[in-house]
Amino acid sequence: MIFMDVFCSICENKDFRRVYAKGRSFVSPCLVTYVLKNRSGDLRMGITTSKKIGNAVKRSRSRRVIREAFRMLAKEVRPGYDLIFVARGKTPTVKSTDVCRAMSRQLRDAGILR
RNA sequence: CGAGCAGGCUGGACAGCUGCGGGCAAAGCCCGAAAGGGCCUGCCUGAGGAAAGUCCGAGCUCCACAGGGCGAGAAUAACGGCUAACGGCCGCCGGGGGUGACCCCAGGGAAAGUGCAACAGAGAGAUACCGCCGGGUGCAAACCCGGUAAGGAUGGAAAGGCGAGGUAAGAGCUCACCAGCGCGCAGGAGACUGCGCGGCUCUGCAAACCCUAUUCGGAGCAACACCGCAGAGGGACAAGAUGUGUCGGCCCGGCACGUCCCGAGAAGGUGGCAUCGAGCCGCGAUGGCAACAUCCGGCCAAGAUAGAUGGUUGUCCACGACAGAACUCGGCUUAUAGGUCUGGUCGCAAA
RNA sequence: GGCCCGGUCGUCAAGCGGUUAAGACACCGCCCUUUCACGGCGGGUUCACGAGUUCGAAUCUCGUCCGGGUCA
Repeated sequence: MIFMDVFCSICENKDFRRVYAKGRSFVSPCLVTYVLKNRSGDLRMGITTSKKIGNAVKRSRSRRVIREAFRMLAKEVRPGYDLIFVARGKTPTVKSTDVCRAMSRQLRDAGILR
């Protein structure tokens, strides 16, 4: 089961498959990030919380934490990329500042931070 | 004080900053020919007791507002009531458990029929292995014939239980009590209970098939309705009777549609849908043991469409369990840290 | 969101309520062989979990937990 969230544009399932197949990935215990340059020039973002995370409460919690972390970093990110954040098992038990730290490190490794 | 029982309520709080969904308002700005859309600002509002499982019952929508016959299937099961309805709830009867408060029960029918009861055991509605008693043969051990089912052994279950009389030994063979069956009387709305009499009886399993009584049309908001976009090419059959679809199976009957095959393309949006209702609240009043009903007063409370309640800081405490609406209600079941209130019970101590 | 199926050793699976739950492949131990393979012998199953019906449940009934399928 896949959930998506919109920041600047929508993500559909074909976009998810494209980013998974062609994008670069960065891994940490509470977050996995996929990055792929797109043609539209917009910044697009999607979140995946699989059923492995837990029940509906834990999946919602993971989505909120990731969305808040991205909201704090969004102005630092250069546009023109599709980003997908995948929640992991520790995500629902962790603070959004921790997710934010992991996310900024991964985006810096990807080289798309201003 | 300790232990335990039943029922109800609650399900972290406050403040600052910063974010999200919905609604309303009006000033400004942007896009547009207009209708309108977007941004910004302010105000209001924003998950649960189980939102869960999808186990029942309904509303709503479409198929014919649900038709006749046959067949099949499913569900329920003491009795009386409540409810829109229910497999739910309340009361009560019967049975079981607990010292008790109280709890549990799919609780119709086994003399309508069929079937099963492995192993053990002589025998599982049919009998005699060891016994007991009488008679016969035999020196004896033992054997044969007959009676009997009290005792032993096996089993979950052994032909009503137990005691007395009776007898060759025994047996409801006779009697008292208890259990079961039938009849009568009394009480009760009824299930049933109590009393009396009679004959002397019959295992268990129907969550085995089945029988009896009652109920049940199907599908489900991904139902369905409307709008828009795209595509509509080729072939065969038929020209009032067939075919197809639908009424979960068949027949009758009804309704709708020309039908079928091959091929190509497709994109979604709006309503349904958000409270005006079998609605919620009240230590309200009346009736009722209660479930509940009637009346009175007050209230209008999420509505997304990849899916909204978050983050962070500080203070406090019991350090926060189970867990997130997706068409809507009434129940049931399952998960659940604690806190709190009310009413009974048992034990100990005191008065 | 709705509606349907299923759960038996590691895997594939049989199993009319009644013995110690058949088999096959795999695994482990022993024997055979100089060694391996083949062959022979032996071993291992809370019948997903919890209740109930029954004398007795893998089987029948109910409830949980998993795993599938299907509907735009």
